[in-house]
Amino acid sequence: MSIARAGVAGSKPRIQVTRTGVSTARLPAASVRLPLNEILVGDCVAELGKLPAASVDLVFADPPYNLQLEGALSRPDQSVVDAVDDDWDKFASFSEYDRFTRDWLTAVRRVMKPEATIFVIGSYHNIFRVGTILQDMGFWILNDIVWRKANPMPNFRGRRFTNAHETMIWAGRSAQTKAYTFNYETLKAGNNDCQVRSDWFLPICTGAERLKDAQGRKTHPTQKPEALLARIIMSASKPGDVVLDPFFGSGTTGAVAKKLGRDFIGTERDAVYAKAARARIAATEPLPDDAVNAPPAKRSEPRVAFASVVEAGFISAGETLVDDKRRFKAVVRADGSLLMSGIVASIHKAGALAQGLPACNGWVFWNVERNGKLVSIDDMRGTIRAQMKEAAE
Amino acid sequence: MSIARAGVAGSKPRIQVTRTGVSTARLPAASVRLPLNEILVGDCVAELGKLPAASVDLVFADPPYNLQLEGALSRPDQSVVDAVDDDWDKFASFSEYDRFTRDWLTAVRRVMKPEATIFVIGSYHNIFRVGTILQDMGFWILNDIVWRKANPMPNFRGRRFTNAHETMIWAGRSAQTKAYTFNYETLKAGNNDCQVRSDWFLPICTGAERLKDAQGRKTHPTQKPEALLARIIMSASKPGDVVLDPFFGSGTTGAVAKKLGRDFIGTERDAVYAKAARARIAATEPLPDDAVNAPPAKRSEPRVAFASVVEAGFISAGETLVDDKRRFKAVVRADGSLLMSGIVASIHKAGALAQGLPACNGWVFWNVERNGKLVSIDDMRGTIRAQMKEAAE
DNA sequence: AGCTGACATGAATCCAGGG
DNA sequence: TCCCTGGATTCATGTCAGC
Repeated sequence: MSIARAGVAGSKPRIQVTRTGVSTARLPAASVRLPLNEILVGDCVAELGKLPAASVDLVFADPPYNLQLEGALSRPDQSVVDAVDDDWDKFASFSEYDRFTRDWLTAVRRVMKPEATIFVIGSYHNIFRVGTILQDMGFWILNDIVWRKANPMPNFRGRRFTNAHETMIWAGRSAQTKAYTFNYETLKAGNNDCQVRSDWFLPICTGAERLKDAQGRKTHPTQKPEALLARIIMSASKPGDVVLDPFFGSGTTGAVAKKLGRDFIGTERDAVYAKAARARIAATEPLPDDAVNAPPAKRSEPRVAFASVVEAGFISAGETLVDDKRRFKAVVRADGSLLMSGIVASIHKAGALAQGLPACNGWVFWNVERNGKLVSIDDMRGTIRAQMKEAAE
Repeated sequence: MSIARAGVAGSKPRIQVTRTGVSTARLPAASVRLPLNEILVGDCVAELGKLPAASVDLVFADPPYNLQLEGALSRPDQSVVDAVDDDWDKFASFSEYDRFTRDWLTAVRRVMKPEATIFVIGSYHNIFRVGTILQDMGFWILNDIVWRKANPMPNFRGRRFTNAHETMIWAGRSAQTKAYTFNYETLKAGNNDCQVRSDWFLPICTGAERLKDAQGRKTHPTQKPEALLARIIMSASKPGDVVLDPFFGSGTTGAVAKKLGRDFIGTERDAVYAKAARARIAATEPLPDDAVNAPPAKRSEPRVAFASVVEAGFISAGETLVDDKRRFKAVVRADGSLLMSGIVASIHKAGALAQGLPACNGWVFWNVERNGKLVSIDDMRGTIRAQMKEAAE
């Protein structure tokens, strides 16, 4: 409250980028200076305790997920998955994880301005505990947001659904947080004049964006994509705002904040991560004022499962599909697979099997009879595609 | 355990639909009869207490979440600024919801078979508390699944992202629940031969599917779409399984279970909902067997020893096996083991050894030459399996 | 330069059954 | 209960070598 920073309160905030990625100065608790655009190396609870209260506008937190992995996992080609087995992700019990969570959330909450909001990201291993503690502490949940990964790791053993998303909780500091920043109009304008939904479709961080060490190994096991942070910062902050990331890691939050004309504060326990993040941010240039926009999400024809054609009611389970010349037929099962001569297969496999060919496009091969005429299932796919496109990716 | 039902154990389960939606009989605790395809009117904890333990295969639960939290959420907080007092206030009402959740989950858990799984659906208002309690009680989360709504209600005030999804948690009864049902192969076949992800795109329940009363008002405020339940039941149960829904509501679970050849048990406090659900289910017809039943998945096929391939005369002892590219060879011994470079090993071990890999499926690795062409030993296994099936019938 | 195919890899609670 | 073994199992994307 009392920690006003020159140039922030006004309607035209000025962007301050002070010695980005250079200082690790520890501040006495009484100081009023905010260590902007710096990475404080140390435990976030301790480091945040040195900052003045009510001084940040937005928080992004990517805490350890407590994955509880046991043993190794191999791909079908026998290669071994490089799992997250770092010490920082190990907790003795759920209650220890809960205590850890409550501690850092308490420290973070103190430095949040009354109208600040926080995003916390997690997976099913930890996000339910984070959400419960947020509620218990009096944070006010505004949305839960799903990051749908364009290219998730598959489930190699076929025992579960592909774990293809992570969850973010967006919450206000309290139920009284009403005047939080939400750039509704600009978000809508950038989304075909359509409100942005709570499910976001984005690729994971790979390629040139992924930080590597001298040996070519990934610097950080869980580096988040810049596009994700860009959406968050664009949605819930203004230029000149201060964005805090208590688990700074490889520095995605800092790099994107700098690009988008926001200030950042980071805390990070691991000096190696902090050093890499500083170098990354130093090499990052702010975008020109008028070019502040999220990178466009890739778009292609959405893939439609034949199961959706059944689910949408175009075809009922138990109906029969036939080819153009009605030489072959197959029964539609409730799960969208086909039953043909005692074999369950996809529309593609069944079409190939029927013709004795190695492959077949089931969408154009199969038809269903309607009023004595054949209707292609491909037409039904077209209708569903249109619907999916509306639910913008 | 002891609640065997005629017609379920065999390989061709027969669908029993006993007096669907007619009886509300209360069962004494000592009874062993399971009230299949009935709706028990009353509180789920009380009603489930009358059922024998370990008697259901799958649970779908759509618990209430708005009313319990309403009091806490709408309470104006003008009293104290001190965060600790805030917390106490909130904790009181959240803890009431937590107790409710723990109670019904305890009752449900008792009637779950050891290898049963449970789906719970909720929104950000309650799902984090449900998830935390599931974990604390020892349930083992398999996936969190996002239902992406094709047609969600927009956010009218433009202060948040469109709340376009709900979250389901899929969990095993305990961490020891390993042999749960997951119909991986047929699901994949219905999805373009691609494994199904944790985000499902489905329309909300509208139109003719939505139950209406005589005045045309919707019977139930949160009726779930049948397509959602169909996916759940097709994914995680077999024909003839017993599906429990402790918050039966408008009866979507029962209607879909009947369609898909599963039995159901429902509990519902509201007699009006129960009556509407009974009528709905009575008007529902089961799908033909072809649309529902599947041949056994690959991993549940009976094991065949390579020795029996030799014994059956498909291969003679002393013959040579080779891989696809004829780079490796091994001699078949009379006992079904292989001799390769002076080492005796199983077909799997020999294949792994040859390639320098930790493991190998010898059935698909090795071939034998017949008339100048390679024949896979896996084909011989298929023939033997077919013979085994004939003999079993 | 541009195409093709082999190879690498990502927050993962990833097997079942017999001795 | 632990240990051992049979044998079932992957999608999207990026890099790089080879032509």
